[in-house]
Amino acid sequence: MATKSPDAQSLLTPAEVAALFRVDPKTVTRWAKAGKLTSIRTLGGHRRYPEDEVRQLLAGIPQQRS
Amino acid sequence: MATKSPDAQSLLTPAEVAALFRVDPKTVTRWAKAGKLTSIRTLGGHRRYPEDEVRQLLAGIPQQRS
DNA sequence: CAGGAATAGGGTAATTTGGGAC
DNA sequence: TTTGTCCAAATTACCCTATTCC
Repeated sequence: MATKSPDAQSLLTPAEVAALFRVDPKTVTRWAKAGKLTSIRTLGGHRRYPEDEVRQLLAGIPQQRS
Repeated sequence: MATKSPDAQSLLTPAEVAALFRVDPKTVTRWAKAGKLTSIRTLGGHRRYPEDEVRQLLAGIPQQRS
């Protein structure tokens, strides 16, 4: 194939996010359920998390909190 | 160098769809087999996926709550 | 036609989901 | 209030070879 979209890797797996935050994948799932993390689901039901959002959270940027 | 049209991206290859969903190309094939994705087959048996459908799935999956 | 890269297919291991409880 | 771990089931990832695509 020739047409390669510039946007390739922008989603992270639960294990990736969990490793980044040093928590269990289960905890990441809870964050997604609580609406603290934007989650995109695969057709099989697994979640994928935007890398941009995770990076912001990792950097300590409060989203909208007093 | 493959001949690519400037604005004729109607079908995506398994690798493209896999990159968009951050999954394995094999997984995309399973989605097609399961009927979750509309698949167009080439004469040789390779699958091709409509970009419109893929993008809609990426952005508009019915959000499932616990 | 030849060649490199990608894809299909099957099978097995690893990960993820979901809920409830401590 | 939040996090980690238990369970069972489903989904996904990686291994291989042959075929197809450009």
